[in-house]
Amino acid sequence: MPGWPELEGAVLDVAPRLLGAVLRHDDVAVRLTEVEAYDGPDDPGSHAFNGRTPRNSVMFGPPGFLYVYFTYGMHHCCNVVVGAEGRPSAVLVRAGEVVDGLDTARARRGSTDRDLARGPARLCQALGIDRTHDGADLSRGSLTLTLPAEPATDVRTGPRVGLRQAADRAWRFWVDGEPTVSTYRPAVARPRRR
DNA sequence: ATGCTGATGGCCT
DNA sequence: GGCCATCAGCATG
Repeated sequence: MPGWPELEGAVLDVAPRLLGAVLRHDDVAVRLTEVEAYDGPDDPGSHAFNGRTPRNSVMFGPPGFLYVYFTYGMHHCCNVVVGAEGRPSAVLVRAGEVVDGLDTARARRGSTDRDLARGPARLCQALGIDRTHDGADLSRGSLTLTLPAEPATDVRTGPRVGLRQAADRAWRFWVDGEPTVSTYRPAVARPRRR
């Protein structure tokens, strides 16, 4: 397995071990403080729940690659593919602290430093990640993931954000006390616009 | 602090 | 046609 045996375990085991990892794209680097687990065929909240499609095909590949999707007509979110090849599990990268490339990140976002990567779409914007990075190999190239030497302490869990499906599963993981962790908002049905 | 709303387009049935 | 793994901006307490 090329390079990523540490990402091949069950998604619920691997997800909290991504806390404290550093995701880097060229000069900008983010230390992860909040993630969510998605477990393919058994998870109604997963993009892969209904099988393989052109959009989600990276999720079915080997671990250590990036799955990037576009949503709400204007936002990108990124996931680290984990688990064995063929099982579409992934960890949504929800928030972190910019630890390198502050000037670039500020120019891309134009927000306070605390909000540079606070939320999955903000994090992608700060890092300059979009669909062209779908399928990127995180073990080499301009987009890399570095796992922490020691697992994070003070890890908390709770329900995932923004989901209407399987909202009861406490599959969100964050580092307690981190100011970059996004505040929890339960998903609410909004009336359709005309 | 919490709450609502418009923006905006790909994706899937 | 309906649904989003969202965010910024503005409102109110």
